[in-house]
Amino acid sequence: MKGKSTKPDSKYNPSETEPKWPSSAKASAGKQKYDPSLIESKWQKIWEEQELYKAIDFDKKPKFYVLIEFPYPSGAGLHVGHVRSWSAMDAYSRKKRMEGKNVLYPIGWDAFGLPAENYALRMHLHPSTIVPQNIAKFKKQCKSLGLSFDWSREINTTDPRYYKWTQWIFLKFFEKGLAYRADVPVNWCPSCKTNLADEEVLTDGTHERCGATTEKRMQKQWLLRITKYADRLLEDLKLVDYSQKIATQQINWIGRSEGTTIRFKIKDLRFKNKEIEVFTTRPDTLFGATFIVLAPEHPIVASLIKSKIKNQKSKIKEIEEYIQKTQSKTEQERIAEGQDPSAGSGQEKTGVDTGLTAINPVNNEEIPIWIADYVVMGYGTGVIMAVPAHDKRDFEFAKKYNLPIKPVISCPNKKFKGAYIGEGKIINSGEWNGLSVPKENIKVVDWLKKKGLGEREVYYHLRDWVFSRQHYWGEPIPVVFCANCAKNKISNIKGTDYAIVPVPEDQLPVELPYLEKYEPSGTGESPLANAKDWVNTQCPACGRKARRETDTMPNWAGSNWYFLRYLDPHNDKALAGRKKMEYFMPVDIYQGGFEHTTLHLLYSRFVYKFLYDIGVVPTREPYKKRRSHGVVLGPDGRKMSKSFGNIINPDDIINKFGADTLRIYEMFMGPFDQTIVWSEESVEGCFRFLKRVWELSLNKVSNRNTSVKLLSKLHRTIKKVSQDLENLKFNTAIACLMEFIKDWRSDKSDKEGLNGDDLKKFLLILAPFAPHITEELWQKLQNSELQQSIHIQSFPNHDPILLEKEEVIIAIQINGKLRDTLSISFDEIENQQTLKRIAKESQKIKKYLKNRKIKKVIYVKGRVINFVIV
RNA sequence: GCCGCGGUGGUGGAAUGGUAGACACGAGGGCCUUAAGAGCCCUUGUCCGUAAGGGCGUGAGAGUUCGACUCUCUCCCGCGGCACCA
Repeated sequence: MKGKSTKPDSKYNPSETEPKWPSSAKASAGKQKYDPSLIESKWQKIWEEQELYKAIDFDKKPKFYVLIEFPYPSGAGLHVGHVRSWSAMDAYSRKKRMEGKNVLYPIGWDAFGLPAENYALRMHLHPSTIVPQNIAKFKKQCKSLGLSFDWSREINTTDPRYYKWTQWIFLKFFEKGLAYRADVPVNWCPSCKTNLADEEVLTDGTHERCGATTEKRMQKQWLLRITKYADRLLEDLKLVDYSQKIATQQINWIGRSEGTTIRFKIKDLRFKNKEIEVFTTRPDTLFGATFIVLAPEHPIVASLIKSKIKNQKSKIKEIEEYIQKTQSKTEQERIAEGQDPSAGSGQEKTGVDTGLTAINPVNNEEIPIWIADYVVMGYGTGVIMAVPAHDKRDFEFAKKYNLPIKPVISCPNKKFKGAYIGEGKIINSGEWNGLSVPKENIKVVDWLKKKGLGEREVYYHLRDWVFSRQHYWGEPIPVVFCANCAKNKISNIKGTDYAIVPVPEDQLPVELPYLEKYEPSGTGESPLANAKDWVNTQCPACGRKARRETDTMPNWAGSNWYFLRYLDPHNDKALAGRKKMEYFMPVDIYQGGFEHTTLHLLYSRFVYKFLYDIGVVPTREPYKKRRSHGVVLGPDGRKMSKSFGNIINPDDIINKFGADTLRIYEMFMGPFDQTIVWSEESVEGCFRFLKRVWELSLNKVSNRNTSVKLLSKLHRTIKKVSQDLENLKFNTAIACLMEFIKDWRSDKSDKEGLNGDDLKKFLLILAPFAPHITEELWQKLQNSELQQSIHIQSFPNHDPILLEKEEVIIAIQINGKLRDTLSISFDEIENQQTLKRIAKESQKIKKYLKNRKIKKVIYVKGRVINFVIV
């Protein structure tokens, strides 16, 4: 198909200011076959020269910001998954533009991070060489798709002029005490040789990118205090329109849990005055608490071992052994245990008795204190009050170690043996008896508060965000460690030999030095430590010798705020101009992968909220609306991957069918938010559709009026396409366009077919989906040489009067079952009585009505007449 | 275990409580062609029937309704997320 005809754009001269449409394209109208390779690149060039898709700062038209997740430019090139999301949002953007909006649809490159580094290592090249190459490839592919990006705003996270501001944001976090260093258990990936954020580790303990099993390690890390924003990240979901699935997942991830902290006194003298604070969401079961369980990492455990309680030596030994055992358990082992379905609610629980007892504050009962690793230090207070009668895990533990089980909530099923977790009345609980829980839980909490025994408390599942990586290819963290400043107590962090001194703003960016050898060391130290000239620096505070931080930021750092940079990509005074942010923010619709819901999406909301608090950005939330798209699987139904050999390269599809077909296909193949399996045969169907559009537009158009029937269909199509596009229902919008083509082809009422003006309307509504073919046909339709692009025309409105011109088919039912249909003109739709009479006279219906009594007749306007008979 | 989303022809999928299966693919038949390809036309949920026509059909079962893929309840299955989170 390619290269058979002479190039029609040979006469096109790009140096002329006024665009000249290729005259050869017009001359051969009617005979020319649909050949995308002859038209697509031609128009791409022209659109680019005309800067057709440029968003204007402060334009009078209302702004509309459409955002897609900017890609990591991988060596593999564009994935058909990118194409799906970007083409769909391109169609959406184009429609918004045609509706008179000042649309911002930008693109950039998220090029820092592990994938780029790993790829460069594999290719034995430097990331700084690889990245520009990959970007060039991506860019070329994007352009060959005819996406209406505003290229003048292109950004790249690895550009020092960009990451200067990524570093600047970090300094602001540091300044406000929200970036801090701490010894934390980190997820270490032995394959990538770096630590990872919790969000990057999958449930089975593997790294989401490379699949290697991660290990827990203690290491000094930078953390961002996202937990401080937990409540607002949760609360402000009310301000935005995220799809249910996304909102729910964020809510679960933040994991807010309201409960009560209750203090238990330890009875042992050595722990006199020591209290254990437990967190529970079921304070109503306090009378049923029959033991206390400490997490193995709990500080009391350590002091217990130290105290060497008299006559309890053997016990101490037992405890020490247990602690050692749990610590050596890897994450993987714990999970493996949890996957045994026969083990009740989860793992086989293990624990050890401390020999200590605590006093239940409500009834002064003495209850034993145990240590068990089913209680984790990282959540709540790291201690629980165990109520085996009403908690599955406690129940299992009590059974195993023969601890008492005391029911305090009445269970409707008297024979029930196990932990009853349902609602009921409180029993065996003194003054509380008779209260219905959870309904009257609040009374219990108030009671505890009044007596000074407990306080309301909220805990979150969300943890602070581990923000440092021991890798080369990332933004350097802009701080230095200075021994001199520590000695002189200048900005020292307690208990360290080095003061952390932030690099002053005017010295940003701290540029990433060029390193020949950048492989991860595996020792937990960043390869940047080898760049001696770079590491050894002057302290910006005291001027003495100091060391730079060698850890870099995670690959999420650059994507935290990139959508702001699009608004003002060349600003060197601020991350973006305030006025521009006020004009364009918030993002009207943000479209991206579901897998980023608790990663990038949550992170960037947090960072944005912080920027809001320090007065940098103008709105509370960055994204007004968020939607996700489904994954595109290979033809074999598996995830596309090199090892399966099932990767579809968009270039191949473009070469064979053209970009318009590829775009249409990816939008048509199924609902946007659903997973889809690639099917080459179905691609051909879309190509056929465009071919028919081409043939009909050139051959079945005249100056005569379009038949009423077809005209009515056209206007219904306009309405449907407009609505569907608005609701991101791309698949049905295209189906409807196909239907129209089918009707047009089979329209026998007038051989001349469609009137030219009506064809224009059809092309206009097809244009967002298939920009090239529609532009070509649009230009062919014009009489003069110079015409404005179809893509800056107004999106047509449907004429409600024309909608009604067609005949209406009404279903006639007997007792809700279809028995006949009735074809009437639209004018008759209101004549209920007449319609019922006609329906009754139908031969088929008569048969059913014979000798039967009509109880009721229901008429649904224009849809159904239903005879209810006995 | 908890939370969320689903279950419709041979396949991808359509259906504000109102004609289930739009649109597309595939398959079968025909036309065109020396042939192949492309294109065009017809058929295509299933069962009975030559046909007209009729029965059955949206994971299973019940319910609400004149009418249920759609709403309610119970259950089964699949996918995704979280998970010894107190």
